[in-house]
Amino acid sequence: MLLDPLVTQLSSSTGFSREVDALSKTYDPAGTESRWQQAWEESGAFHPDPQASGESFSIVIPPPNVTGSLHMGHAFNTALIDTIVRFQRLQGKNVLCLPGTDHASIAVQNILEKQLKEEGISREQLGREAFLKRAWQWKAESGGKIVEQLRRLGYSVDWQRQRFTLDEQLSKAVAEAFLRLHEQGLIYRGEYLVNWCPASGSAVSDLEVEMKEVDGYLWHFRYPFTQGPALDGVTHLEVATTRPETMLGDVAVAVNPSDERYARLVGQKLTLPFIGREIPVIADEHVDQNFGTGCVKVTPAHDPNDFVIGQRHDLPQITVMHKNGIMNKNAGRFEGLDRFEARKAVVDSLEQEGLLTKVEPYRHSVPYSDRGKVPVEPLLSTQWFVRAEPMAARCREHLEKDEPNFVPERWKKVYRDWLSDIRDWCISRQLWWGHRIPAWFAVSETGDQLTDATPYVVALTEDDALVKARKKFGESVVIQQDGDVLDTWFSSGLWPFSTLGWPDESNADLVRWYPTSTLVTGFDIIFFWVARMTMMAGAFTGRMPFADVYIHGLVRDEQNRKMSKSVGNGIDPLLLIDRYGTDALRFALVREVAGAGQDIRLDFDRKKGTSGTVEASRNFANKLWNATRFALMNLDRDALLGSANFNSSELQLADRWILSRLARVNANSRAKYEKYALGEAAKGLYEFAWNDFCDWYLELIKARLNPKKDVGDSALLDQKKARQVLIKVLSDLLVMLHPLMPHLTEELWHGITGLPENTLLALQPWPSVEEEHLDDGLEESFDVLIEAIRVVRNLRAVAGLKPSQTVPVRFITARQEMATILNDFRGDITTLTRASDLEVLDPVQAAKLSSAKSLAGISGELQVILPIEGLVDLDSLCARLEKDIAKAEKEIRDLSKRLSNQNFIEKAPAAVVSECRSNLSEAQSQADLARKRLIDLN
RNA sequence: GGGCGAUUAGCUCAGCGGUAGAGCGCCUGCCUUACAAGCAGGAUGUCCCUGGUUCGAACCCUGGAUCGCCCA
Repeated sequence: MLLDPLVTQLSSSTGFSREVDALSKTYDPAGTESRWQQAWEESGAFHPDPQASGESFSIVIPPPNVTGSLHMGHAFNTALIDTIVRFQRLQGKNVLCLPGTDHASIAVQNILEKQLKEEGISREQLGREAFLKRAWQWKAESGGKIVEQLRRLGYSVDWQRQRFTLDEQLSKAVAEAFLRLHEQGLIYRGEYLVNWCPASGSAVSDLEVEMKEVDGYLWHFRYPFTQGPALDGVTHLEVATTRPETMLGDVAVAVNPSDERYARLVGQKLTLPFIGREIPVIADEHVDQNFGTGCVKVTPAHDPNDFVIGQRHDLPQITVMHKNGIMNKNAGRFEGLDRFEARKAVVDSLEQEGLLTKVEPYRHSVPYSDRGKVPVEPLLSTQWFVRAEPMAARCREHLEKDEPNFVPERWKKVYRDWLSDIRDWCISRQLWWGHRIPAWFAVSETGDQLTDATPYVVALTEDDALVKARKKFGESVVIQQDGDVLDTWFSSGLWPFSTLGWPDESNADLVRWYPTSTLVTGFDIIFFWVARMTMMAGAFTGRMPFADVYIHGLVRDEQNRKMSKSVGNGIDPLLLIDRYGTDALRFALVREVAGAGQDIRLDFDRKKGTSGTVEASRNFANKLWNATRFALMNLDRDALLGSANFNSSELQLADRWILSRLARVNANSRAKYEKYALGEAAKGLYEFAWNDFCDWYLELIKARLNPKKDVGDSALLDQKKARQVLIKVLSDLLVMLHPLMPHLTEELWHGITGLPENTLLALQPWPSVEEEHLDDGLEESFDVLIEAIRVVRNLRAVAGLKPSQTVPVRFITARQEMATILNDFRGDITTLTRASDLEVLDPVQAAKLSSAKSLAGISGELQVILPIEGLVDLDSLCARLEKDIAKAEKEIRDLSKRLSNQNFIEKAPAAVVSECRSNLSEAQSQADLARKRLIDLN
């Protein structure tokens, strides 16, 4: 394995600093990332032993479709999961993150059928066995693509435990699950109206149907009374529909029982045009009197509402089309036409016979098949169903105890509501690629024909089935397995435990890691997947399959559109990885997710292939790279080795300050990670690293790290302390950032520790929070310092001084405590303001020295003077002072107003009132000072 | 029809009772020996509207607007 330059440098023990100097000035992620991905995998670091010590933590990843290729949704989900999982590993837990893929029945079948179509054969011609052989071959060749792409994200999953829903063991679990549910009466077979997808030639579940608003027509037409006109001369009833072709299957016309217009006609017979069938006028509560004419044609075999009406009134169900959408013999003269051709033909015929009364444009919802992208046809068909209510009821009970616990909480309601009004789940699919339904029909019982009435047995294997069948139907029984497969989500529902060895309850992985700790997924599959998993888990394990469910949003494109294949607006994560690095992409995605559960919009310039958001993260990676490079230039072996034991008395204020900040960010980021506030953890660490550590601490210790020659022992001790603190803070920071930017931190951590490659940062303990370093007072003082330096820098900028120019700096303040702080930080201020000399004075002392034309600025009760007459542009100086005055005066107005309000004084907390008073007096003295300077100048 | 979310600086978003924040972009200086993928300084807001609660509202409550999503 080739070593990266940084690590190479460190493996040579001499001439250390000089060699590091030769390091590149910018971080180049490409080599580093692939090298660590390989090192991690080879190390087995993410292949946990169930017998090992440590609290269990486990996540099973949402298995992507084998047909898929990496899109931003995967990258986002992966970034979140891997951040959580790596964080938990740093907590010393025994962590399993289990990967795998889903067999995606319909998607795979679509791909293969397309291939077959090009070859001019149908799957029926090819035959089931040959078709499946091809499917497996396809899976072997193309099914691994997504897995390879996931590796590029630095996913710390256990690849040795990788699963596929059609694996032998997982297939066993599916059969077992089916058998048990069937035994409990939770799976049944029956003829119902299902959503038929003519494109894939299969039933689909309610969830796989998407309602789309489309422009269509509402056709109004008449059905004549069979017996001729009624007493008052009414000759017909008028109905309206958006699907006129279904009229061929009509079995009644329904009116609302309280509709006075039609009450007397209920019970009369109508003649169905073209077919000649006599159909009754019936009364049903379901009918909306105000819609159309108030008369509804009833087609139980082709409409879900009508199906229910038909059951209530014991009406026949007449199916008028085949499953491929072609009209059947019940359609009379329209037989053989496609459903949309038939629509046109029926309308034409109605018109010719003078029955068509009106055609109006009408916008309505049409059910579309998710996969097939064609309108779904409600069709009567015999299918297998899961009786969902008992399973859902169990989930609702668990939910009372927050099992699972939803993050953010609002999704809990979405989940509960769906479970509270659940419909049975059609699980059979008329496809070949998938888990074949473990039911065998005793075809010999129905004259060697498989009919809807053929009895069956359910068993784990064909042998078992035969035994069962013989017992039930006699020795000569002939059995035949159901040709259908199960909905892919059926097997996905078992994922959290089938992947861990279920139904073998004693499997070590299952014992150790089930129930899993957390599920991380998008809100779009709460019903499809999350609820199915909890239902299945409740039924088979008696427990909820995960303690927490962390629901995240979707990644949207730069125009806030959902990314989709058909729109072609996806942003390729690999493109961004190539350009900015995996860590940058991951950090960007996590950092953007601060408001948990919200969709994130990723900015992206399609022409250039750039993203400002990701670029900012890349810049952060580079910042860390350079901070580490700086550290390496200034460290020696002694500082690198051995843990520093800090004796407060030997530390400078800056050291104590950064250690205090470190302790704070440690506690804070840990708490944020812990509660899935990953974006906030990322932001907090970013700010600490860039602002506190790089901008202030590193700048403050530069002089100490490079003492002049011939200095005494104290300066050398000081240098040593700075080195120790530097390395402590940097290495802790790298650990804390590791979940977010695993490759970079692994690389840099090895750089500063010099440890061999088989000792991984990924497995280090999270640094303990050193509370003894927390120092609120010091941090506040530091804020004063920062403000003082800011004022000086501002003045220097106003005066247009070159960075190399050193000038005297005078601070004037009447507040003793402020003077003390400034004196304490004297050395640091001198460095950071490039002061030639520095004086801290009280106003009395200052009055004597005051030189009118010098540069002056004011902040709060601090006056800053740069005595550099002649160098100064008086106009810009006056402008600045006037600005200060205006600002202070506005503040005085606002604060006075508040303080003059008696209610405020009485009711607001004392601390708020006193803060207000001190702010007022500060503003007043600031205004006074500024006015005085202005007068002096003029 | 029911529900959920969003609306804050030019852009992307934090903040969720105590004087408005970050990143990007913009303006002005700087190749100041880790970093120009950088440093220093600066400008920028009826916090969607409307009432109300409160000493005090971007934040809590009423009502509404706009955009987006889910369910029927």
